[in-house]
Amino acid sequence: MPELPEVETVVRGLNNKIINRIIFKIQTSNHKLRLAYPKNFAEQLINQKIIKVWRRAKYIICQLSNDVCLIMHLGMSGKINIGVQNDNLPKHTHFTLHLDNGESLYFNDPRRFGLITTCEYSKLFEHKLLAHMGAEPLTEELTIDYLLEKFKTRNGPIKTTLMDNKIIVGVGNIYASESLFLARISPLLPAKQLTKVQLTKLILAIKSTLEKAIKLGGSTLKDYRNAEDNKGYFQNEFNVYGRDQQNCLLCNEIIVKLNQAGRATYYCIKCQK
DNA sequence: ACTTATTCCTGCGTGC
DNA sequence: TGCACGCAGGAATAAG
Repeated sequence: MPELPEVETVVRGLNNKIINRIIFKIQTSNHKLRLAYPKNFAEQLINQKIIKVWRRAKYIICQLSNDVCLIMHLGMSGKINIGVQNDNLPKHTHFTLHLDNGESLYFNDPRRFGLITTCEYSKLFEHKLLAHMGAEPLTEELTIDYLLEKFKTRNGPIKTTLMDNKIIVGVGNIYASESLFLARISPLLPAKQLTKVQLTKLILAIKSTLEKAIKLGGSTLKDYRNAEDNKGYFQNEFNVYGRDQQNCLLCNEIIVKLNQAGRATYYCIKCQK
């Protein structure tokens, strides 16, 4: 999916585009996303003003004037864009919010791993999807002590553990590989074996990788676009992701690709120990 | 309780 | 050109 930087970029775009707009009509396709739409879906949204847009993990939260939150997750291939109202919808447009300024929000998701639902604001953090989410990596929640505690029973490799949302949210397949390279830690190292020094490096690496990616508008591998239809540029800054068989930018060693828990991992066997 | 495999989908590149 | 195959930014669930 869009990982944390991409979702953050989408959220920032939505804040430019849809705040204070009123929803006057919604449309859904016949296809179900990861969850069925809630009953009373339209009633919860129609005539409501969009007050605030933010994110928790990779969930996009649109707070409405009736204290209902519209929750959207982009899955692997979800895209949101804002444009003039148009009946000629691109293939895989599953959800449309028609706004009072002649524009619409379009949710397009070919693979349908995305998710759209609603929740009352007062119950948001108890919501099944959000209740067990781990630390936000760009906040002070992510500390050495926190990771020591979470990792102490984890014998699995640090790369897959890093992608476990119950520990840290928002770090997906790209940023896990990139952060580990920056921290000079092997993706194969069991999480419980990381020293305090390595955890310090890892936390700094995660934060700086995500922050830099946000600055560059995220990564566009194939077709990621933000809400304003711009590409991201962080893919030009990858040190290891997708660079297998190429030379390490630091030591010239050949970058290795391997499979961990069904996902591709890229790393430098010389730099990362 | 942890860890891996499977599952939900479409689309694209590769190789035969 | 066509087809089979593998793989893709996620994450819940099942199974070991």
